[in-house]
Amino acid sequence: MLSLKKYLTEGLLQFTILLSLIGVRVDVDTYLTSQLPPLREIILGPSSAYTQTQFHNLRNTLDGYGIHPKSIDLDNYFTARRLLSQVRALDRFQVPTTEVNAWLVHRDPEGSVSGSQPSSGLALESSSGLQDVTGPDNGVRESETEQGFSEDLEDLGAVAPPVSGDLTKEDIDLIDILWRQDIDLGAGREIFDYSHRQKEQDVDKELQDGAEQEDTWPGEGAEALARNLLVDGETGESFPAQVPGGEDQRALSLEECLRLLEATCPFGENAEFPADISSITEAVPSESEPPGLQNNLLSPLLTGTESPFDLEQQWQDLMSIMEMQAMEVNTSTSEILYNAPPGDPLSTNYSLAPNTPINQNVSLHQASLGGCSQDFSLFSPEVESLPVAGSSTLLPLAPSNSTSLNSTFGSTNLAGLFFPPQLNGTANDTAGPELPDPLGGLLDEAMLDEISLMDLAIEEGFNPVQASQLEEEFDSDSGLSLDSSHSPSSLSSPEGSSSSSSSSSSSSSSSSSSSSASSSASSSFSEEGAVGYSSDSETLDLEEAEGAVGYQPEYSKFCRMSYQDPSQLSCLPYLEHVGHNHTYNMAPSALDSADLPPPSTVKKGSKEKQADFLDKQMSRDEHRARAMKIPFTNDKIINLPVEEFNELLSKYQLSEAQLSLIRDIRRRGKNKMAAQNCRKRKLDTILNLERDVEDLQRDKARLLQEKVEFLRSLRQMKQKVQSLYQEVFGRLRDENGRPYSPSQYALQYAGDGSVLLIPRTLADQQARRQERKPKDRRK
DNA sequence: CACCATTGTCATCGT
DNA sequence: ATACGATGACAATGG
Repeated sequence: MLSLKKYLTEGLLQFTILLSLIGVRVDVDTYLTSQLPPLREIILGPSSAYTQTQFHNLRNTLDGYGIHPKSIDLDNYFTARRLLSQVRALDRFQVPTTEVNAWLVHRDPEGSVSGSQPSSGLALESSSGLQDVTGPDNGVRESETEQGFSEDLEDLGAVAPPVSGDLTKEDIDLIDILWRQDIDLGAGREIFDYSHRQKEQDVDKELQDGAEQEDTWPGEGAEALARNLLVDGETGESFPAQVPGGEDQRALSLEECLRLLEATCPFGENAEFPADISSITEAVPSESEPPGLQNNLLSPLLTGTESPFDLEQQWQDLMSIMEMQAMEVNTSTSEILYNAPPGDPLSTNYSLAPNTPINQNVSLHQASLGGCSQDFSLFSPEVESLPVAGSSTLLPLAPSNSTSLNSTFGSTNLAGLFFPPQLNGTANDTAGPELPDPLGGLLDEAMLDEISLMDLAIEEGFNPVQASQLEEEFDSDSGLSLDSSHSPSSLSSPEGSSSSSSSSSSSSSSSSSSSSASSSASSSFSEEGAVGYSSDSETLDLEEAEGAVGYQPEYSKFCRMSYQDPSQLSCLPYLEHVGHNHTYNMAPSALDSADLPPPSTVKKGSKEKQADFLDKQMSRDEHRARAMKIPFTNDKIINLPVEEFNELLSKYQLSEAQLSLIRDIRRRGKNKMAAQNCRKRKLDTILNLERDVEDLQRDKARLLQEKVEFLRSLRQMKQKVQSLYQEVFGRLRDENGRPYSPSQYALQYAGDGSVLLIPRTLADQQARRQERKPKDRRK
């Protein structure tokens, strides 16, 4: 456990440091929450070259770069990860069969409402008023509430038994509208059945007209274009490949409507309708005729009310989509998603893969992002205008309260929708009024946080485009400022083969050496010598191999060399009194070079040169050893295990100076190898980090894409929920058979899955209260 | 001569 | 307490 923590911490720190060195500013948390593979790798160690890193290393690192280890939060990471996966799984979410219970709540002053409510007990008390939903923080709330809302509706629709209800003309109109909405939203194809194709085509034709007006697409016939662009009529966005999906969506929406109607059969009766909705606090346009209602509901999302994900978010999404195309990093899913012909920018950007479970329909995305669409040069003015126009046409239906719509949606709680009531925890059941959604919390914490992090990351110059570029260059040359990193790699290349093995071997060797030393197991020090990086071993071996021959110390040289070593100073006087001992094991050539004064032997020029060469090959410690007449090789001194080393020393009667020198030689020699190992390890670490950076960038790109997909699907679900809400609400009738005014009443999901019709004021209050919660929690 | 990379060495810390 | 490895810092060296 401890080691794992260490690895994690160090790896992340090092990685962060490297990134900072490279010039990429990285939010560690972001990567923690988004990069699993690298993280795991770091934790497990394979990629961490600092397997033997010491604590002081960490300390130094921290000191040097001011990175706080606390920034690493595994729990958050895993939690976010899990939650995200859950959220992403919403598409395949299995809606549990539930009972639909609806209660009509009369608009009583205050407390009376609660009395009329079922066991679920809505938290009307908590209501603080949703009036000003337009506030800056609306975005988050809105998204949360919308999610819950959509979820509930989804459940409702799925649960409701299919019934062939008799649709009135009005209903059909509504359905058509819903169809279009679905198309715009890019609802998943697989979701829909093809039963209503015929009808859809009619609608498509209408849309085609609008689509054809738009600019022509490069490389594709006008016909094909018209066909493909059908969907965009309302939103002004074009999805070349999405048409089929759009049809499907329509079909689906219709079916859903039918089911919903069926489920809510008892419409006229006492305003009671069965619905499995957790909490619909608002989302009902204040005033509106049937057609207008939907528009109003949708308009918030389509236009600019998508505040939860601000402009930058939108930007990100779009950019990520584009970059995804550019990058081949895409996973299989991504590839599936983007199978549009690369040539056409629009087509590529907005094409929907027919088979993708999650709709990649960018147009939908943009539709919801209307507010930010202006920022995109990519979109032709026409395209931009289209969505607005479409929404505007619909808007008239519920002109009075665009804000009310926003507020209502903003306050809605998604949590209950996405997860079955039982999953929502006890809080929901008991604290109905407060409508605390576990899911909402989850979404809030995980998804939104991630999103915000992503935004932040992009904000800080790590934009998707760059990432994509980097991605492209990964194989050849990383666009990252890794020039430096590359150079090291090239530098290390000579050792390349050894570097990778060295890291592993070094660690193993060190461990083995230590173990052997401690256990005194190693009988052959030569092995240990081979273990290290020591290049000296070769020279030493050579020297040793040359055999022991008489050796004449050259004092002048010794003196020069020994002055560095304090221990030598003391020994110098001693040396003067020592006679030449030719029995030392020293290389004869070396002896010659050292012993023979150049002037004395003019005729041995070549030999002398060789001697000089060999002499130069000798390390300073070797010279010192020779000067001190150490009876064994430095290699032995350095590499012999402690026990053998001591044994060796005991065999000879060595002076204090000699012993001191020997110990220094051993110390220096070991340290020398250690330094070499350390440097190599450093290099390996850098290389590994470099690779990790690349991996992380790849992962980031992938996660961005996933995020885009998720957001897209989320929007789709929101749209559906809105539509369904409208449908249900529009069909509610009071005792007198009159429809309820959206401005005065709203549907609300209870924690137990029931749906209540409550006065809007209460709904707003509740919604507002809910909105406040997550915020507080975050702080 | 300045600059840079490499290498050796020392001091220090942790095991 | 000792030996040892790891590593930052410094210096020597060579290009």
